[in-house]
Amino acid sequence: MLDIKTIRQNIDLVKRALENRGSSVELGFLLDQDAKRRSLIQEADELKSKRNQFSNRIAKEKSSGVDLEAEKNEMRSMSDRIKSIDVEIREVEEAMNGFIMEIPNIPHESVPVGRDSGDNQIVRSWGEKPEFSFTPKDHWDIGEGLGILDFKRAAKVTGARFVINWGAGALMERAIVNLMLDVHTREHGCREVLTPFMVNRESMTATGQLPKFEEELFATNNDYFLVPTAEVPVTNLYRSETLNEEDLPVKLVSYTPCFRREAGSYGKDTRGLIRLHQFNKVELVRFAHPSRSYTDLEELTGEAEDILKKLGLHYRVVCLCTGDLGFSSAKTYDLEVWMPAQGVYREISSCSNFEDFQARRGQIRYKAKQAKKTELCHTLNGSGLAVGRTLAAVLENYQKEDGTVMVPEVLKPYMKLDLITPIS
RNA sequence: GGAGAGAUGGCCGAGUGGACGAAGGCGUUCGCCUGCUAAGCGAAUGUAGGGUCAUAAGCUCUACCGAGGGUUCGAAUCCCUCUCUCUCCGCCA
Repeated sequence: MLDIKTIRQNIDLVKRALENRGSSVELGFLLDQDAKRRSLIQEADELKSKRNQFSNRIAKEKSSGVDLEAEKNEMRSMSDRIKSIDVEIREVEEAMNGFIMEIPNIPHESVPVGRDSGDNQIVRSWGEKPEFSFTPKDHWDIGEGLGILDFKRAAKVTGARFVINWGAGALMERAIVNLMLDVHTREHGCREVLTPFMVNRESMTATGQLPKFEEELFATNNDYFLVPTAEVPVTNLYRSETLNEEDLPVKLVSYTPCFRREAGSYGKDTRGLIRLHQFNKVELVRFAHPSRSYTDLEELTGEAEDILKKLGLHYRVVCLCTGDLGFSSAKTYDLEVWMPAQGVYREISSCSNFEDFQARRGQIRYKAKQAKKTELCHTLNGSGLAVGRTLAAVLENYQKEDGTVMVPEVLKPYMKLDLITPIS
């Protein structure tokens, strides 16, 4: 959520930013409501002030027996007037709020201007494409061939876009989760947190999934939502709280399954582990000081990259352009891992700085020891990494001609296994 | 699921219709004192939204005692609804 004051005072900047995003928002309505709101508040506050003065007078003169019936009558009608103005104020605020909630974040000045993913900027890449003396298979073929991935039974038990991991498939999924959590806690200084996998409406609103993207979410019959990413429960840990400035940045890491409706992606990535309704993810979240949140973004991206390096997977880092940026984000780096079977790079992590966009919705603040005022934190997060896609990348990049899959060096201690064969 | 108790500032805790943004204590900050530390003394110490204004400071007004409504000239205090927490019983991984 943007600040109404920012919008009011930097109207041209906001307009240009939204145009760059390809978002057409008519701000005139908002400014009208804003002016109306302020004049109503003025009127109501004046009346309230009068009412308070009068109440004080009654309290003082109560014992003197002075008859104030006429004034009381006047106050009665004034109170009614106040009530009706307050109702009006609330209506205006609701209208404004509903409007502001639909306005995306302003991209950072370093973000390339562009229309869609074609205009994204490749920042760097690491490692090299593995060479195969045979035609590499898709991860779903490898997984089903080894009997470790089972899409058919998942469809029977639940439905399309789910998977069942058997044996070494389950073991490797678990090993990847543990590797990521261990690296981020022990080497990157993150604190691990395990949260509920369902959250309430307020939490979804603070991080920006609601009200605009409800059709992307699974909801329960008591108005809880299954988390689409750990970003939601973890960022909301400090909702309505004030952190100490010296504790920033707060670095957290959290494993959760993620649940997504994937509405509107019919026919896209229908096979394999790429686009499921439920997948595992280890998420990095930071609460940062505004003055250095872009340094934090670089660090956090590096921490996610570290996992790919340890796994020996070739990847590249892409800076999303204004047109491809997520709703709440001011700047995003995607990490794209090389998938040899399809010969494409697939997003495996998305690292974003939301600046104070989420913090304003969630009232997440910090305060310096000497400072009088509290300020909004900046919030950041990034996948570190998406586990299912990591498993897919390992299967494809480490496959052998006979259909078996070598276990990456770094996973061996976790799996106590060198090679995945049909019987493992 | 049944029965009861509760929700007040960073924390503890008083307050049952007016002088209460809220006693007292703890904590924190600043100052004094002090071989050092501790203790002691003094002062300050919530958030948000308006107005003035330079998007400053200051001044000023308003709102906020779990949330939302109601009664009243006036509500932390009385009434209603909801949410959450705790205790006991039952059930359960």
